[in-house]
Amino acid sequence: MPHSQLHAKGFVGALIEKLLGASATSKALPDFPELGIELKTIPVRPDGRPRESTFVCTIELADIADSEWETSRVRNKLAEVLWVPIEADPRTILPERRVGTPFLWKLEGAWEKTLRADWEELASLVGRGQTELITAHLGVALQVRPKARDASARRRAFDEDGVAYRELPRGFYLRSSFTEAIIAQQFGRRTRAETSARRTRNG
DNA sequence: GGCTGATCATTA
DNA sequence: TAATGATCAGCC
Repeated sequence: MPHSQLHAKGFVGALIEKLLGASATSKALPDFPELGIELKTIPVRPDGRPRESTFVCTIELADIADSEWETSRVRNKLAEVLWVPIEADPRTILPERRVGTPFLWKLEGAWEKTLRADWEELASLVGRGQTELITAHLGVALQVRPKARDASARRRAFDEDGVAYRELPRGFYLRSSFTEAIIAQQFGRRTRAETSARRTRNG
């Protein structure tokens, strides 16, 4: 066990992977390559809403310019996901947190349409070597945020002219509004956005 | 309270 | 260093 919860980021996710026998840990592949299924634990509040966004993968630096959504790492990772909700009140110590009902989810229909639109917008910026212009404000459901040891970390990258430079490593994340909708659909509940819209309509 | 940018652990 | 697993923390 980690010594404190501050140092336990990722511990529960890695634990569940080990328990379920995931084989592609630490690789740019779904956790269960033979099944094409990715395992994601998701921290939830008592009402089932996600507490945090969900990390998807790092950004494909060199090849994103001429890659397509169909073969992107984002789509490959999220094609089919086993979501495992985990009770995640920071005041509850790890051994006392409960595991919710896991469920399988496929990236299809409106889910895919939404992510694809975001990905194409973001990927075109990355492909032009303009990752420094990207902020987490972009993207309806998929966003790009730092993914590094700290703010001083840099990795080798190339701009649109092929000139090497060093940049802050970043990754793709799913906004919690998106995963909230996934969970709401699975368990037959309205999202907060839908509930407030309904309240407004009914005056 | 939500969101963005920063940060922590582990493995290869 | 860069991939994986994520959550923390402070500004709005």
